[in-house]
Amino acid sequence: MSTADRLIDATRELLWERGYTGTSPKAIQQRAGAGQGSMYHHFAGKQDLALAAIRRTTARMREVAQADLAGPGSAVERIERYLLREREVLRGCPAGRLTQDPDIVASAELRAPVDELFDWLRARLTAVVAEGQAAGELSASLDPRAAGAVIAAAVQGGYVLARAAGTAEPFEQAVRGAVGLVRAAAVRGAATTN
Amino acid sequence: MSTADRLIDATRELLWERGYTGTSPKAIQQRAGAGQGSMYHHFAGKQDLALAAIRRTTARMREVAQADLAGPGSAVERIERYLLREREVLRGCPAGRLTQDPDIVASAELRAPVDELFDWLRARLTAVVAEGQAAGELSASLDPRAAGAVIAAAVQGGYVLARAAGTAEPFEQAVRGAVGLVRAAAVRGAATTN
DNA sequence: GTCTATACCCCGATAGAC
DNA sequence: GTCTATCGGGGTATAGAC
Repeated sequence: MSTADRLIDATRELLWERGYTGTSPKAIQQRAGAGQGSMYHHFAGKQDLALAAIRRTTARMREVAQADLAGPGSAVERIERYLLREREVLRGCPAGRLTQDPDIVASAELRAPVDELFDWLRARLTAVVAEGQAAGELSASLDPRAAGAVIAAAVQGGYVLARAAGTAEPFEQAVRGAVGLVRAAAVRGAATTN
Repeated sequence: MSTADRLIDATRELLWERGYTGTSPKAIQQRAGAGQGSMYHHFAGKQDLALAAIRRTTARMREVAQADLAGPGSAVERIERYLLREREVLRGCPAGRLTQDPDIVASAELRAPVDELFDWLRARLTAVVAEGQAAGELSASLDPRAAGAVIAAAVQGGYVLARAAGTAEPFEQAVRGAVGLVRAAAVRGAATTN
């Protein structure tokens, strides 16, 4: 693994744990086992390195979500697989966390990858809901865009509630609630009778 | 307004905008129009002042939520009033924001007020859902605790998605989705026929 | 109660040797 | 590519005068 890669991964971890403001070049160098000069040789500065780290993190998250949503199963099954996937709840969301950082939100460049990830996620969830409706599996009265957004929000909000509580329980309740509401919107017996 | 009060309110604003790590004593003093010595006369330090600020913020938020949830109207109407209340979406949640700050989550004292606020909120939403079920207004098949958690999470997650997008639209979609799912769980015609 | 002075360390970056 | 030295500024707090 190259020095640049170790620097990027150290930055990813620190951004996740401490955010952009709370992450210093010195801390990155120590975690990566790289010197001052080495870091500034490979990257223009803290922001440049953060950008590389954010891009890598959002790319990975997209792959994972896509595996849940594009895999086998009905629309409801795929949504439940996304909602119920195991997560390191108390560590928070590596991408959602960044949205609370004023320096990231203030920078069009740093915010862009996060924006694109969540925009893609909502669109993807919206599409799966629409597929479920087309298959007669989900009630046609749902607004697919609103349903997609609330599913993504349930996960992100679940992280917030769990970190406030210091336990994963509120997260589990929130995703269970989302699953329950989706099932309530399911057309009864659709999977077998339609 | 006393100097101590101005210091607390300046801290509340800065915690909302920049978080705990991103807020310096100097910035607080400047915003409050107070000197160095003045701040350290009234408060033991940054953490002590932050604690006072967080307590005031969470107390205010609880009052506002209580007004939505304990006011007139059916259970569904009160939940919708909570979900659809006007919010400064792009500024984020003054309390939820704090859960992303490692120094706050790491301190039992600083986390406690945030924990209590969200714990109370979920319990309050759970109670309203249960009231709706008792009144025959909401489907008895809902798990009230899970439903209460996902309603709180929809709002918190809505903030995250909106800040990522740089527009309030994802927040609006998420709360609309939550409203839609609650309505789908409403017993048809319950308000008039039961 | 509020002020200024001072302390010590970290931040983010640059310079230039090797 | 990596190292050490250096820089100007800010973070957080204490001391002691007024």
